[in-house]
Amino acid sequence: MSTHTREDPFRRDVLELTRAIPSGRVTTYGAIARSIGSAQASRRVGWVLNTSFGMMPPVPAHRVVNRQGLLTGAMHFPDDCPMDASLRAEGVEVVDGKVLEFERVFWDPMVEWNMEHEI
DNA sequence: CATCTGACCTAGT
DNA sequence: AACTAGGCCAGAT
Repeated sequence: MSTHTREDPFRRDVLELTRAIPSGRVTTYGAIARSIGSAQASRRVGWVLNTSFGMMPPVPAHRVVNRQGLLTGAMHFPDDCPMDASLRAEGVEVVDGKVLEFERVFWDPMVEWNMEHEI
C-alpha cells in the first residue's frame, strides 16, 4: 500500500488535525508534525496538504503557514481561491505574504488539540 | 538506477 | 546573526 493512500497514518493525521484548526487561526507545518509524533517530518506535511485540494470534507490548508507566519504555500493555491484572500476572509490579517500578530493568531495543536483528545 | 527538489524545522557551528 | 547538515519521503529529472 503506497503512502499516499487514505490508509497512511501520517497522512490521515495531518488531514484530521488540519481540519481541526479553527477559522481565523493558523498553525504551522512543524507544529502539526510534532503533534502527530513525527517531529522531523514537517516537509511531508506540506506534501500531504498539496494533495488535499477538493477533498471531502474540505481541508483548510490555507490555515497552515511556516514557523515565521509566512504563507510559503501560497503559490500552490488556485488563482480563484488564493491563500491570503482565504485567510483575510476569516479575519486573519495578511501583509506581504505574512500573517500579522502571528503569535496571537497561532493555534498550537499540542495544547488545543492533543489535550482535548487526551493523547 | 541515482540524484535532486521541496507548502519545513531543529540543532549545531 | 549567518550559515550548514540532517531528517522526512514522494515525484521529477
